[in-house]
Amino acid sequence: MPVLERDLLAAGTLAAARSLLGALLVREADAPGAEPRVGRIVEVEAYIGEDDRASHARFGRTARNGVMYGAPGIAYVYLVYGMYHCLNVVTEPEGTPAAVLVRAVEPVAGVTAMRRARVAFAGRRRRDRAAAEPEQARIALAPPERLAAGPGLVAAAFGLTREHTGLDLLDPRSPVRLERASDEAPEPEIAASPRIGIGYAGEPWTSVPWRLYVPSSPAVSAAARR
DNA sequence: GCAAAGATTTGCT
DNA sequence: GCAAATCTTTGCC
Repeated sequence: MPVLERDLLAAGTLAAARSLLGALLVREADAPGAEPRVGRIVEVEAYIGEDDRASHARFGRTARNGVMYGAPGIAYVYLVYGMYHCLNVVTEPEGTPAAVLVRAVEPVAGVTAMRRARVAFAGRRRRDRAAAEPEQARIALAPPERLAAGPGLVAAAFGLTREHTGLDLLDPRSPVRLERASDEAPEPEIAASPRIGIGYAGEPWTSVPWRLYVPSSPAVSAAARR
């Protein structure tokens, strides 16, 4: 499939978030004999401007968030809670700090590679390596639709880290890309809710319905259900 | 330089 | 339903 059009992401962030739902996250095979990974985006959140007290841009431009001020379609990957990475897609024209967090993806291809990446991640996550074994056993048996059902899990299943920050997700030659859904795919049904895990932001930011998701998807994040 | 908190997930009570 | 795990980023002294 062709990559997404950049104009869709240069538009307002909420419109860009809608465009991303149903689009495909693609990661090329990263080793000889490995398979490419493809997932349908089913849950996202918008973070818009320096006024948004939930956004990393709330302190103004810093060493970490600089890419948010740049061109649309660029990846912004950061580390949260010392152990999980989160993938964002920069939106809005250059100069306006905004991005869409990819919260959940429904696997379409490369399930084996995703599962293997999740198992490897679980092993690295804890200092006490033996403590990871029960979790690894569960991942080995997990249904495919839960392998990337959360922002930290998307990054783990696709092997994304901060080093991917700055990558152009709309370059057809990029190893990690965003592609259009096939023309036969139906328009996804979209619902909205407040964003997850941003209680620190205060009103109105904790209440604005800037989390968009596909309610019929079994891959919607678990955190969002609580 | 130091302390605090975080766009999460898992596991135990 | 709550706390732990883990470490980078940021603000403040």
